[in-house]
Amino acid sequence: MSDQGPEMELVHLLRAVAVELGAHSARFAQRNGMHPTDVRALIALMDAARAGEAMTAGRLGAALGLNSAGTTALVDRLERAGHVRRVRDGRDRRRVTVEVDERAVALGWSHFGPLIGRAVELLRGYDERERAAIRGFLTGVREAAGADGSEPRHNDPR
Amino acid sequence: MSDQGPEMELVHLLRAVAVELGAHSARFAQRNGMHPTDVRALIALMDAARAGEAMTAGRLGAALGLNSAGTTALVDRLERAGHVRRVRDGRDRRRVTVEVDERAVALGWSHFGPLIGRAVELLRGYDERERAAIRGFLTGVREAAGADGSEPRHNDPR
DNA sequence: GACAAGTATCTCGTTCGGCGAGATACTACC
DNA sequence: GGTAGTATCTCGCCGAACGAGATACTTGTC
Repeated sequence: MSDQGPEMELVHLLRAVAVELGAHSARFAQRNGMHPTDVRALIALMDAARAGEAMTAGRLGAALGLNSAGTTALVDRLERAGHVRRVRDGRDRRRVTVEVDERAVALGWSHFGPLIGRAVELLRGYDERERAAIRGFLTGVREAAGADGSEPRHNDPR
Repeated sequence: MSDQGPEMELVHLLRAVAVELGAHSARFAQRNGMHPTDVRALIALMDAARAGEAMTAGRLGAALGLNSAGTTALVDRLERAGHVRRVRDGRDRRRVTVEVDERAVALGWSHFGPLIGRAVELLRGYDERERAAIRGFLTGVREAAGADGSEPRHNDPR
């Protein structure tokens, strides 16, 4: 792992940021008696809500890489804690859509809000060309990381 | 969670990158019969090696947020798989330093190399001012994420 | 140099998230 | 209306990580 120029410093920095963000949400989990997976689930649910699409139990499990048994246990856990509601779909009554409770959103916001606020503040300090560089780099890395085959999961084969 | 301007798009993008990088290393773990924690451990060990400092079992566990029992189990696992060696410290014979095996480094490089290469390539496409913006943003986010108290861990209190 | 206090790691027994297999409930095709 | 397909749940099990405490070594202090 020899240094291939000054670019490597930035690569390590990005990795460090990813680790630090992971640790930050692990802290949120621990403080609220949750598990990392539960936090990932809430984030996935809120993302779906923001995109205006309903999240079913199955899609949630697939997004997190859980099989159906694990997904049921996850939703049970979140529901028991009051972070989430199960709602039977009216059209297709096999489906269960999972909705985030408002209080869970507020709770998340109280923890992640300051960090998000700081990030926005930082971004305001850059001009459009600089922000475009940040956006371009992150987009490129996301694509490169997502590129290689996302393994099929067990059980519940789609 | 109302959109507070175009900066939010970049914040979500950064989060997406963190998720994608996590998924990428989870894939590496799964393909090699390892657990996410094992990968985190190898990364921590390689970081320490790169910084030229020895990593003891205790420091490794602390870095990963494991207690002593979990740390022992982790090192057992990695040693059994041949990724790591236990070496008794000569000066303080209570200590066990953990060294990464060369083959584990090569294995990691074969999986993360292409992604790292792509990131370096992307970065070469920006001028110094743009790279400074990327560096500044990432550094700021890392500091903000690490800012709030890193909870003390159970057992093995330091 | 022996004794206490401190530190690093390991052992033992337990908890609980996630898995595989398969049951159940509903939909869709013919 | 029966058969195939799909979404979720139940059951039994495995193993990563925990708490408590044992063990081994070091560093004072007298």
